[in-house]
Amino acid sequence: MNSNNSVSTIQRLPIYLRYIKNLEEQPLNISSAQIAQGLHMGEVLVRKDLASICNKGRPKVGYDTKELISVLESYLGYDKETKAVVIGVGKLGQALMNYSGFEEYGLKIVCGFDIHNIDNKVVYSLDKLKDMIKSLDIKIAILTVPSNVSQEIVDILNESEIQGIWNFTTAHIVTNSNIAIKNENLAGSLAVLSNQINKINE
Amino acid sequence: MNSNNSVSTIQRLPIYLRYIKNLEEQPLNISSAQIAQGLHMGEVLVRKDLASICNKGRPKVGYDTKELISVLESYLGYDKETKAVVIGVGKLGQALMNYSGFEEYGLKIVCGFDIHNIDNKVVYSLDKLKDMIKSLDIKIAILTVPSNVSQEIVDILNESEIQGIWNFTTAHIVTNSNIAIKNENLAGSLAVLSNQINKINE
DNA sequence: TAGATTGTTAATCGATTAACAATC
DNA sequence: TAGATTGTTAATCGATTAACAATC
Repeated sequence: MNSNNSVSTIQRLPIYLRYIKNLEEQPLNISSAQIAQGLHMGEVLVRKDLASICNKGRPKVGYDTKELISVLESYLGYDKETKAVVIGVGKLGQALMNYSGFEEYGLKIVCGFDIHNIDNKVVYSLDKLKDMIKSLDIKIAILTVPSNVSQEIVDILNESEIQGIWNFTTAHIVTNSNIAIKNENLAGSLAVLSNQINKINE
Repeated sequence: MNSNNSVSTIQRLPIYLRYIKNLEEQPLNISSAQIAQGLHMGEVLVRKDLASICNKGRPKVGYDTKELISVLESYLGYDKETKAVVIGVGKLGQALMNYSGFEEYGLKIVCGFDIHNIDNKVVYSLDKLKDMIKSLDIKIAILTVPSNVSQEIVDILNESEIQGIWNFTTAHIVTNSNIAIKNENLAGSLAVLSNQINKINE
């Protein structure tokens, strides 16, 4: 299926899916207008986003709810397991290892890597990183090390068969062109929230 | 100072700050070109972003590094403490409560609220939420409850003196116009990463 | 057929980039 | 003065919205 959608569109797809699945009485069909109203968005935007992954909407009827759910889940890969590891098992890393919520999205966190051992956690030495990525078929590395060692770790990952890095550190990291990166800018989010608060108080 | 910057600009400010503070030998002055190169960005973008919070850049010299750091920290509010609470002390909520990393950004997580008591955590009953927000002068609520009860909690917050909600749930929530919301769409981030991986593998 | 809803084409809006003028 | 670097004005690009045609 078309994987050339814009980043903005892709980020909204899980929101649509969640909205539809959370409806109390799931209707047989659902329209873009309904979704748009429920999420306070423009209905054309919803329609365009959905059109990018399926073109099964029927005029006057809407989308078959069950089919839409399954198309979304399959496009997002929620129906198959992707394995991940956490690198840097500090507080945030441990947090993400404990948090099982990503399994809903098909992401299974298999183990962690760190220079230290952590009680009650499956944590391996960084020496083993490359080998285990290969032998366990790990696709994604969740990076939660201190920012000043980020690139060091990324240099190891560059030599590995990892396919993507989910970067929770504030450091800018550089990979081979065949490794995907997604930066999770929590400091940025917080800055936006604080700024909004300041505006309201003005 | 001007708080009408675009969301994109504001999200980048913490990245600039981190980059400058992480430089090994902090130069007396720093240019937009240096920052841009270090972060793989356009230099005009950096200059415009910085111009929006200070106009102290000197042609041929650049920005006074120390002053730039202090302007950024002050604009972002890192120099004063903002109090927050975590609502919903499940795995993600506990994780964020344990994680002290936000203190660097001036955000102090004071306590949690939940329907259950949690061992070793300062967790209060939701009955006390409104009163404690007022008495402790809490500005931000970090929302990590199960998605299906999000709006319920937001209804309580709407009656409180909270100023902002950092929403880690996947639910769409609706507040009074005088409460700021920032949605943290982790599922969306993961979708973008997976999509990038798929594109590379095509 | 009439009306509702989809999908598409054109218009608008905002963010980024390019070109350039100002200044130290 | 010449050159480097800032800040600004104009051009481009992409995302969203508006208008509308297609269809059940």
